[in-house]
Parts: sequence; C-alpha cells; structure tokens
Amino acid sequence: MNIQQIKYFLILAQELHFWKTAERTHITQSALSRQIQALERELGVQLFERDKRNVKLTSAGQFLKEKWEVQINELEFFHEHARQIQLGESGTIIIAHPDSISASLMPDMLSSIASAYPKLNIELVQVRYEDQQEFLRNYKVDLVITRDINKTDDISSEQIATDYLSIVVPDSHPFQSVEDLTKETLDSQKFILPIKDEGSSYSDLIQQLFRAYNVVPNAYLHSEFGSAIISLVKKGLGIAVLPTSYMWHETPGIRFIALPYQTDLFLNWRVNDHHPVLNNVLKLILKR
Amino acid sequence: MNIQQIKYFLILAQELHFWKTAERTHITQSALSRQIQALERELGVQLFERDKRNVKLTSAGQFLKEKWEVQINELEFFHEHARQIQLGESGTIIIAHPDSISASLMPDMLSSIASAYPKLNIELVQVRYEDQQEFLRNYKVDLVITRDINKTDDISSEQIATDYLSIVVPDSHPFQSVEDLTKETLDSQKFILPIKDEGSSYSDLIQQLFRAYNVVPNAYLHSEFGSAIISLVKKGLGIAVLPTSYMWHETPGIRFIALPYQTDLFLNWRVNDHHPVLNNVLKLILKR
DNA sequence: ATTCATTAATGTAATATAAACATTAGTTCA
DNA sequence: TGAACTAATGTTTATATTACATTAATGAAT
Repeated sequence: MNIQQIKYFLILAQELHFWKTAERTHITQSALSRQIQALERELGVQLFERDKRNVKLTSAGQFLKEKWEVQINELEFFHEHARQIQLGESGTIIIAHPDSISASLMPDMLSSIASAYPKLNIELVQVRYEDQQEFLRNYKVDLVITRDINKTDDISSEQIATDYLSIVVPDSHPFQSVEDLTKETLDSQKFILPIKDEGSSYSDLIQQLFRAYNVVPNAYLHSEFGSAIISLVKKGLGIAVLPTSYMWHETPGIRFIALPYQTDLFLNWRVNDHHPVLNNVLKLILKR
Repeated sequence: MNIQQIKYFLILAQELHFWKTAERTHITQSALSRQIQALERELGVQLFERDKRNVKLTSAGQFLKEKWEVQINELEFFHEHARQIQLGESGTIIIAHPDSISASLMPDMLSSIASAYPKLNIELVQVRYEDQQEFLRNYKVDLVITRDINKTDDISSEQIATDYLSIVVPDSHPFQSVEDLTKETLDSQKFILPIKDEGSSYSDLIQQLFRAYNVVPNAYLHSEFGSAIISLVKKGLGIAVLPTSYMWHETPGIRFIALPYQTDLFLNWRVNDHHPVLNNVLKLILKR
C-alpha cells in the first residue's frame, strides 16, 4: 500500500470524478483508475461505488477518508520534523509567541539564540490559544510561549518571565495613575478587550481585575490582536487592558498605567523531543 | 513512499541487522537494503548510520521510529474497521464489558442483538479501566460497558442499567444480613478488594462504603478479576465487595449481602461512527 | 429515435521498479 | 594473515505502472 495511492484516494474522494482527479494529480485517468483498484484490492475494501456515470464513496470509504486525511496530514509534519532534526543547526525551529512580548522578551531571547546558533533558522508564528497544544503535539511548532501553564503528560511548561497588566489610554485621557481608577471612573469607560478564551488564565486575570473594582466593563469591541487594540485606543475608540510588555513597542500617542496584576509567561515544549538543537535552545532559554 | 517500506524500517530499527531483518521479512538482504535506501531518498532523511559492520538509528530515524510505530499500528485498526463496515451484518463487532455482568445484563443483551442480526459476529473482551477510552477511540473495540460515565467530545455515554454493591462472604460466614455489618464486625474482617483505579467512580463508591462505616479495610489481597475474587472468598481467604450482578453467576458456596450502594452501568460508543450495523445495534440496546 | 458528449474501465506496449542471485569491499577477530 | 561477517551493488529477470487508444455504458440534446 502506497502513501501516494492514499493521496490519490483523498483527492478522488473530494472530486468524485476520475478525470478531474487525474488532471489534479498529473497522471492519466487510466493510471488513476488502476491505482484505486489496486488500493481497494490490497485493503479488501471497496472504497467507491461507481457506474459508468457516477462516483460515490462507500461507508467504508467515507470512514477511511476521514481517518486517512488526519493521518496523512500528521505524517507530513513528522517527516518535515525529521528533516529538521537532520539539518540540525542549519535547520529551522518554529516558535509561537504572543504579540505582547514582540518588543520585550523576544528580541533578547532571539538574539541569544541567534548568536549561539548563527546558521539556525527561526520562524516566528502566532497560534490561537485553543490550537497551541495541538500544534505543539503534532510538530507544527516547536516552542510555544504562553501566558498559561500547559503541563500535560507530553508537554512541559516552565515559567520564564513575569509581566503585569496595564490600563492603556490615549495621551489625551484623564487617567494618569492607578489612583484615578475607581468603580465610578471605570464604569463610564468604553473598553476594548481581548476575545475571551474560556479557561485561559490570562482571561481569568482580566475578569479578576474588573471584579476587584466591582465593575462590569462596557466592552463593545473585542480583538485577539494587541496591536489592533493599541491602534484603536490611540484613535480614541476606547481604553484597554493589556500586558505591560506592549509598552516596549513604544507606540506614540498612548499611555500605560501599570497595575499590580501579575501575568506570568511560560515556555512550553514537547517532553522527550529528539531535536538536538531544540534541546540545546531550550537549555539556553531556561538557563538565563 | 510505501507502507511496506515503513514496516521494513520498523523491523530493521528493532533488529539493527540487515540479514536478520531480511529473514524476518522474507525478502533478501539486497532487496531490503534497497528499500531502505529508497525510503531514505524519498524522505530526504538518513535513517540509519551504517558501516560495513554496524547499523544504528540516527536521531531523525529514532524520531520517525516512534511516530511511525504508533501511526502504522493505528492504520491497521482503521483498515480492519473499514473491512468490518463493508461486511456489515456478517461482520464482527467487539464489545468490552465488566465480568460482573457476564451472567446478568450480557446474556439478554446479546440474545437480542443475535436475534436481530443472526449473521453478526460478536467478540466479547475485557479491557482495563485505563485503556477503555483509547481502545474505543482507536477502533480496537466498538462498544464498552463501564461503571463510569465516559462522555468526551468523541465518546458518547448513556446509562443502560443500575446495579448495587454486595458484601460477598463464604456460606459458613457469620454475616447474614446488612444488620450484621458494623464498624466492629467489619474491622475484624480480611478483605479481598479490586485494584484501586484512581478516578474510577466504582472505586470511589467502595471507598465511600467503608467511609460510611468508618472502617479502613484490612485488604491484603487485590485482584481486578471478580471471578478470581469469588474463588478466593469461597476458599475462605477473606470477604469481598462486588457488584450484586455477580450473584447471577450462581456460584455455590458463597452468599451475597446486598447493600444500598448503587453503581450504574453505562454504554459507551464513538460519536459519529460510520458502521451502519453498529449504529443499529446501538439503537437496539438503548431502546429497550 | 438518434446522435453526441461524458466517463470509468481495459487491452496493449513501453517503461520503470523491485526482486533474487552472485559478488564485492570493508571490518573484526582469532 | 586468513576466516567470518555484513552492507552495498552489478546483473538479470520478473513484476508493476504508465500512457495511449479504445470500449462500453449512460444521459442529454435534437
């Protein structure tokens, strides 16, 4: 059984048309027809019901389509990761991080990695909160920096920095310091807040902040991108609660009012990873 | 890339010897050598470091060994399940159940399935508590009857019966009814108990029972097999707490003292399963 | 009805791949 | 130094896969 055959099957299962599939896969229709037949013969399972006119998945075919799609996709990432292990110091590692620390934690960390491994490629990506674990587990990313601890059987998590929440206001705003924040002054504000991620400790922290002031925030705008939130604050569309790290972006026109609410940053990685460079990078980051 | 090649790789990764592997796989050493080379070429990854004397996995090879082992194994079960879907009513479904209900719930349930699907094969297996979810998820079993609710995103769970705990004593034992059970009488007993499954509600229930009598049971023997426990009770090695269902096994020489502790039985299955017969069997069981 | 377009399967020949067998070239150990 | 071992490779043969052309069945259009 050939992985190529399974890929042909998956495209045919989508197209349900031998000619179109043959075109998409750059083989002739006859070759495709025979490959599918060979696959069916070897499996002992009829995958399609076909007459001279129509092609349709059988129940067993539908089942295998769903399973194979997932597996083949996972396989590709495994193979890519194996290549990166082989490339070692001249390969690529992929780091997911929150935008908030782009100008604070990241630059230092990256320059220390880069000077230790000058030929190493580093890809920086942002991954949605709910995808972080899956991406790490399936080798779509190698390291994830989060504001939540993620320790599970197969993911290790360690705190690497602490940060605080700040109220972010435009320069022209009356709020100058923490003393200006009361239930009364906050109640009259419009807030731009992050999209609430259930179960995220960062979300919880913001909830906690408002509860402390006994305020239900008037939040009419939500965004998961801090930089978008900052732009909106600057334009006077509301005020926001963001990690203090954003201050290092040095955006003109806004003011940060630091609050005593701590939000830790964690580094997350797969336990027992075989990537030797990745393991060394890990040591490098955690040792500091 | 061929699945057969990956299987060759996995055996070679275990044997680390081309001749032995060739023998085990029933091909010649030259064929094996070239298959591994082809695999390495197509992947773009060197899997083994080899000289004229030794064969050794590379880091990338070690990584792929671990991942492929899992994936290929999962694939085999998917293919087998696809064949069972195709076989339909003349295929096989695999049901895992606790031994306790072998003589009570199971006979009725099985005869109703068997009369509705006379050509259907049914395999009965026992699966350890901690493997139940994984076996169901990976198509190693099709239905699981448990004493715990298992509802997750991909597993449905529904109560199908209730059962009670009983104290099981040999015929010669002084305990005759619930009234004989007190902290004092229980403290002097030796108990044969199930192996404690952390987080299992059945385990919890037994704990709860002893707590109600303020007793820390003197349990020197543990077994996960109820039938073994019954044999031991019969021989006078101790008394036990078991589901009342075991009474239907009608083992002579022992006595059941029913307790007012309820332990529900749940049927668990994969949501969105494509097996048409399995879905019908499910309806059949749940409708009663 | 008849014709035409569509489409999956198949016969055939050319090509590519994979196998067994025999041999080679290092390596280890006595 | 030679024997045993072992992975790789050259060679030949068998098998599998491809492209091309054709077939057979179906449905739509006239």
